[in-house]
Amino acid sequence: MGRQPCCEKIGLKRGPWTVDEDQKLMNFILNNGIHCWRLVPKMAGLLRCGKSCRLRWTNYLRPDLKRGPFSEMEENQIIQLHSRLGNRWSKIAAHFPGRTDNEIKNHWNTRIKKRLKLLGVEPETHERFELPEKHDPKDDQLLQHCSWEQENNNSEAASLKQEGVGLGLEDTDNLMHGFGALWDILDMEEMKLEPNPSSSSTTALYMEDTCYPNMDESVSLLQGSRPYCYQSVDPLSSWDGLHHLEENFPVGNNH
DNA sequence: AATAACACCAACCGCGCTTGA
DNA sequence: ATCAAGCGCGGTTGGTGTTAT
Repeated sequence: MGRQPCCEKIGLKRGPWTVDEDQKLMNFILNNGIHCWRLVPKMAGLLRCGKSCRLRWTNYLRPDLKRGPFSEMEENQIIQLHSRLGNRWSKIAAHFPGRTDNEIKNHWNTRIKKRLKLLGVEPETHERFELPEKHDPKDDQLLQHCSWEQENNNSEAASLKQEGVGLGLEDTDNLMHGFGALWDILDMEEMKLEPNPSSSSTTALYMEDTCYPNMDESVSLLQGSRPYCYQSVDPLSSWDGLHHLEENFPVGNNH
């Protein structure tokens, strides 16, 4: 007997989210906080399952998300973390405030894996292998764009290099060696880190004291420039006041 | 200009874990 | 101790944009 579906799927919308749906979800969460994902779509007036809402929020709408390309340091750090943690993307993402596990996973699968292979490193095991003498010239082109090539332009990477962390292409023999040295640094920094309250999607929302953006603001928010304008919310207490709504929006129980 | 191939990433699916009754 | 319900995670898919032919 398979697992029951998380919610009644008939009549529920799937696929890409519209601006209107995003608006509804953000409005609801920013004003009421997150208490029970199963109730969110019903109370927010969305024809989505709670799971879909949670995903949309954590991967796209969450106000503390840091979007944009990954820096060289971030990439190097991902490689290091992956060598120790494997495909535990949520654990890896916990080291990158504002990045989602999905984002890191996608970046790993589409870019980092490829680059590691070109550098002669097996992405899954992080072990070196012999590069074939003849390879696709396009690979050279790709490597030229490899961020590690440009590390001299990055002050953080440059300082790592001073510590003996050489990840430059000109010295691939030092690649794995450099990873180890970088690890020492990361481990030390890790010990200084405070637990990140935003690392869990179900933790309370930590927001600034102001009102929820109006339509124009939220649209610009969706376009990437985020006018941080939120209502201060106590997710638990505010949900206490919503129990009467639950009666009006009875949660379907398929079990 | 057309279209094939590739890259990227948002979203879905299903499993396992946690929690509470 | 057991079981059901909900949530989170990791793997995968599919749509869209970009580049190459």
